[in-house]
Amino acid sequence: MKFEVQKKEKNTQARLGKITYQGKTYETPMFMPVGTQATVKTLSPEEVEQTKAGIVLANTYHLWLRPGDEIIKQAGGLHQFMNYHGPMLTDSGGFQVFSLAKPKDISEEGVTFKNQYNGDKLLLTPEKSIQIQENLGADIIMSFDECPPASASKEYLQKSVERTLRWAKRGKAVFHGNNQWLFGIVQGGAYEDIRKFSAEETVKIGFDGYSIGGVANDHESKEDMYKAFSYSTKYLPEDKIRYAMGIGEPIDIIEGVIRGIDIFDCVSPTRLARHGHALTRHGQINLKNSKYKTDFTPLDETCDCYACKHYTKAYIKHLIQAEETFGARLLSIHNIRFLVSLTEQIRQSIKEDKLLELKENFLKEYEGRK
RNA sequence: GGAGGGAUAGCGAAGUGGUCAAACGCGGCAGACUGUAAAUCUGUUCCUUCGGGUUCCAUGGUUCAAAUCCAUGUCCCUCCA
Repeated sequence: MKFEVQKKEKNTQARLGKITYQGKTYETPMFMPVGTQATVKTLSPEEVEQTKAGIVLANTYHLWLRPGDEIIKQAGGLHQFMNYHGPMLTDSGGFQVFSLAKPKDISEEGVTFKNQYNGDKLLLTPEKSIQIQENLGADIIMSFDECPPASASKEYLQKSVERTLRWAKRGKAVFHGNNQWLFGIVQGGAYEDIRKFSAEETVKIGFDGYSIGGVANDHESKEDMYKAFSYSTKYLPEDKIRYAMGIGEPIDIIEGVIRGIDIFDCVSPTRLARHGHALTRHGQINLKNSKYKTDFTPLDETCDCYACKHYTKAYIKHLIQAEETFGARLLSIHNIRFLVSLTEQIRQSIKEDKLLELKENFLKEYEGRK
């Protein structure tokens, strides 16, 4: 597996990159759909591939608890287990530190969780996280980090970043590096000095790529999110992948790319789909709204996805309202394809040094109708 | 022909004298969702010019006060002949 930057956009920090993996190449900027429990919810691997999404993300925490990383190892690894043969990335469980553990459960050793299925106390450590991810066998794995809320005090953020650095070192120390990449994670809220410190110290440890964490997790402002991007990428090496964790609103992807980010992942296209929403050129629409009852046009006239080629809003609305799973599936296909297609347009605009124009045109259409 | 039970908002169903414009569920109408404890959660759902107005099968009655008690009628259900 190899990454190289092919071109830098003239007017922004955007980069066009190329990942080479098992003889195939994948271009960045790229969007990754999320398959937490070894499946992109409602979709088969073939359907995921049809959206032209390059990488799929899975989760250490969830797969550790169920079915267990040892079982997945026995099955021949995550790719074999779920019959997905493209590149895969696993999160470290760091986000679950934020979403599941109470602050008091975080110690220097690791994080104590309550097993959500049976209530058992569990201790996830940086070493354990790496070991699980090695068993899962994803291509890119994450260091175990603490992901503090954006509302955390500056003092807390500084201490948290220092601990995340110690955890990153511990994780790297037990990492074998057999056909896997290990990424370090930059934290620090919207503070430039903390982001700088976090980025520089993480780079000193040395990783195959760098993630930007702690964004979009606490209703912080867009402005703060974009600061977090800028203050992180500014201090990261040019020749390594930068990954904005959990980011996936169309505008945030564009703003991220402008600030030098290469890959994004987000649950939103699949979650929105299950909740009846579609992303379209003209903004996000709620298929549950009665106005779509007799709308016999596709979700997005210009979209080339399976759902748009064969089905109407009225039909998909009916499926959603009738709680038929096919509706969530069609919307998931569409929403993922929409974001992947956005990254395709972004890459083209980087080639032409027209990213800012793309942003302007996209926003005009996307927010124009609101 | 005889005996009994029932009629409550779009539907189902609580409520058996005041705290009832009426619980709750469904349906309807909206909203939220960014490294998935999320096919979930939240709001709203008689009318209103937001002062109030008109409701619990219908009509009449009792009472300071009725969805709730009484009378009659209408319709529905169950059982017995």
